[in-house]
Amino acid sequence: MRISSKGEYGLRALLDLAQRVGEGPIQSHDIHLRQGIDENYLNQILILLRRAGLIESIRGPQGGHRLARPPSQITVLDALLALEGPLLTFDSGRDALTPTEPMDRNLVREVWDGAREILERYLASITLEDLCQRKAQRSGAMMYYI
Amino acid sequence: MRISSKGEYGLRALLDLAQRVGEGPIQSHDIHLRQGIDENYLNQILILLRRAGLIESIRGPQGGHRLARPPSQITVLDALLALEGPLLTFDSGRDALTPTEPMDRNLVREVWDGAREILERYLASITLEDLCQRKAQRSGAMMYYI
DNA sequence: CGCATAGTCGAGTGATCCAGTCAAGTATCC
DNA sequence: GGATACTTGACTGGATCACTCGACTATGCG
Repeated sequence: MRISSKGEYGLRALLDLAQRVGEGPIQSHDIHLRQGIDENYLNQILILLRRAGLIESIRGPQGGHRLARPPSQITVLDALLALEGPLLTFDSGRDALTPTEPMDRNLVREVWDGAREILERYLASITLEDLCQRKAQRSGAMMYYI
Repeated sequence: MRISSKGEYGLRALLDLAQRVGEGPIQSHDIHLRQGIDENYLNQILILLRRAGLIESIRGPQGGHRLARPPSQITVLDALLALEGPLLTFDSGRDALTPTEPMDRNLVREVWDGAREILERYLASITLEDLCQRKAQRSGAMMYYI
């Protein structure tokens, strides 16, 4: 069970935008240069984020992308749902129709459901703002205060 | 991000064994009949469980499988690790070597690590015994007490 | 208006993984 | 020794991943 690189790349792209709120639209090329994410692949990911309403894209020269909401109102869960679809799904193979022992199957499902709920609660508790603060705090030793 | 059917089937097989502790070895064919899991596929899954030390297999006629430990000492996490390998891994695509912005990557990783820890703690808190009890309780209305 | 810039979209690809199938092998008990 | 039962490995079609590529479209500037 793994988190795809789409999830990592997408979240990093959002973090990149969150750290530059107010600087006007950020071009995907710049994100590519800073984050080292393949540019074409990044573009696909940005489309997913736009369709989910997390970012806005401005076309044409001097265009780019920016967060659709302030960083405090975008959670990691928002990003992962947009990029990877629902968490912890169980397609349960081809025998999904056999009616044998539905009891045991339901038990297993309840465990999965509980796991998903716990995971979603955790991911929904982390916003882009939190992550930016965490980053700023970590390089705090090098920061200058006025 | 999904849990494969291997995880569901394997856990159901373990539950099947847990409900028949003390009845001697249970044959994979019987599990197949009760749970409706493809017999050949089930055999592969049982091998995984045996290699992980969760069950023991007895060969020959009247052979079969049984739990290697009491149901109270086998957790859902044990089963999932045996069947699906480590939870919530992030292989992060082919660019894993580019040294750009390791900070953001680490931030994302920490979120993932936190998620995994939370998930593992939850799954490790549920034993086969818990699930059997839950099942017995649910059909409690139909039970006879001596 | 025309052109370069920049973002959008969809098709395609090799690699890997799933879920299952199949065939052959091996151990055990009667 | 033979039937039973579990083991093992190879294989397959389909799906998904992580891109790659090429064409399309919208925008702003001269």
